[in-house]
Amino acid sequence: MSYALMSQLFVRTLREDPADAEVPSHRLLVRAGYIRRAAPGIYSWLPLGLKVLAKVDRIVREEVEAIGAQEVHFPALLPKEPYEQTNRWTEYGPNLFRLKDRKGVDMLLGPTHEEMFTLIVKDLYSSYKDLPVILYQVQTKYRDEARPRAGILRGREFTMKDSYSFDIDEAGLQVAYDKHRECYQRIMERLGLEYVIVKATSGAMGGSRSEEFLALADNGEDTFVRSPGGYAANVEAASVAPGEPQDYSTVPSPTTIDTPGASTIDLLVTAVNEAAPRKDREWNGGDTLKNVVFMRVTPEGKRSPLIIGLPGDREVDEKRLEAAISPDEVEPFNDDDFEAHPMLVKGYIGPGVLTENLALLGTKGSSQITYLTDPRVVEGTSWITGANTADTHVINLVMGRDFTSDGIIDVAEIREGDPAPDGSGPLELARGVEMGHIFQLGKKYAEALGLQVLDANGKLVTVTMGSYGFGVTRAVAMVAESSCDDKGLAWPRNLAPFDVVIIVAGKDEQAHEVASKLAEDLDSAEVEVVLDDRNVSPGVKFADSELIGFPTCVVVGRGLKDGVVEVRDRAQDTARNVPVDEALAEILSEVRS
RNA sequence: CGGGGCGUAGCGUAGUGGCUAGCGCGCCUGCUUUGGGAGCAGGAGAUCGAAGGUUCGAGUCCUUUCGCCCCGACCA
Repeated sequence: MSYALMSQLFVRTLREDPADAEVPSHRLLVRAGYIRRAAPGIYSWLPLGLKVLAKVDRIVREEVEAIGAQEVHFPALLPKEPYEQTNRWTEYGPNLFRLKDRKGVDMLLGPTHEEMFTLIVKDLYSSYKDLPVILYQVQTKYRDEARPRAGILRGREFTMKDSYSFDIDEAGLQVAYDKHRECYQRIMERLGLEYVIVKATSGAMGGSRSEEFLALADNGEDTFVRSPGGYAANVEAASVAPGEPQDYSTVPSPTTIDTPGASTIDLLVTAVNEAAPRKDREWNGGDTLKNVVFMRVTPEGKRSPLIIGLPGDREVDEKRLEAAISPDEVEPFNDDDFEAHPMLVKGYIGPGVLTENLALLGTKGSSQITYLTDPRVVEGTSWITGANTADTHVINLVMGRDFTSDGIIDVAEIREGDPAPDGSGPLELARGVEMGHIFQLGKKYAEALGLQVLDANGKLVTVTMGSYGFGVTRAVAMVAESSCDDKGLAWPRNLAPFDVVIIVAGKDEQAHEVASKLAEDLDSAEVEVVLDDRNVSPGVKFADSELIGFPTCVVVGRGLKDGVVEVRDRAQDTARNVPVDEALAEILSEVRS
């Protein structure tokens, strides 16, 4: 006998929801005995959980191997030096788990392994003939998240499959990237997750093109936009359709107007409509140019003011801003900062060059202050904006004629219905959970770590890299989340810890015999089966089997006197009676369908 | 880091300064029971997160501190 017995399985289900779990996957995985919390954001895996994890892991490996990736394995505990060379020891900030060995040497727990992969290829390869190559590992990653949450969905320790491609040129990288893209599509399909591929930002990874695979989830932590015509991007990476250059030949010269106390856009619009009414229509918030000041901070701690000019009816989306300037960060511009920069008049900041002071802005390199504008602020557009003097604004200030900026920054909030940048229609906002992220890293890591090979002409060239991550433990949570119901988990058959549970209902010998025989036969047919032989009331067994989420449940009990057993389908919530002597064949066909 | 909430038995919880800290689940023993989280009887299990203080008396009030959860900030 090699099938599992419920009475022996190391599992304890909880009758009530754990008090510290909120999201369904967390609640149910704990309640059904798959995982236990060990520390915030850190979980222990129990037999049921490990079985599911192993199945996800296997799917991921199969698909990654199928594109020719070869498995390696790096330590989780790493030396600091490679990360210093790429500057990530600094850039990763407090999210990096750092520790010292007994000699006081700095070490870290790997948050991702670009450095190690780059170095091992450098270590062993030196010719273009060795490329391309794709390496991968399935590793435990550590990130000291500011706020771990949702159980296994966002932990501080988690399992990730990470692969890396090494190519001689851009074209090779594109091939490796496309392979991974397709590979991840297959993985998501095999996991049964609804997903969308969105344009993403590279964040701490660096590099150019990157896309995220988001599993759709209303409570997901990533917001993305998509259009009917197929544009899709994480809000952090989404761009807006830039404005068209305008003919400003009829726009009068800028004039200042008194706007005492117009400290908000609404008050300003009211004041301007009174002081300088338009003939054709009322002024509105979209006519104003709002200039928001931030203090930009580099990872090294260097601080400088950053002013962003955008239409007054929009807010700066700080998420998008941080993504745009990463690895730099922004802090609010506080009163002390204003005092230190007297040319910035709070509430009346503008880009104009009407006074000497204002020459500070929009003149590249002329000051410590950077002035960036929204893509809608294009050549020829005319604005109402601050005059850099208290209680004064200026109207008819034309971009390109009366002021310029140091560049474009696309960080205004995105609204439902905004046009997609590629003209593919109005944007819709939706949410998801990041399951995978593929990056075209380019030469960033290879350059920093000196990974070069000789090309056909005997010339040293820097290798072009890609990196591709997929969250294995997160996938377990996401599948649980997307398939569960109010009774508990309901795994798809290819991921369930066991295919079939056989419940012995009633205590008569015959039931136990029939059930054992069936378990044995299924086991011989290589079906993963667990026999619930516990000496508890049937209600407990039913409830547990539904909570744990076995796809098929066979009840052997009172039907026996009519020669039948009951076969239940967890996901469909259906049940039917099957004659005992046909049960095996019946279940086999179901399991294998 | 900001806001909110919570720490009482393995889990879920009650306890409004006063007597031996109560209940449900789970656990142990015995008997009964077995198609939707069984019944009866008996039992084990808590220094009430920690430290200090007020008081004749503190789970309860005060101070400090530690921890956890949620929202936000943050985050391949």
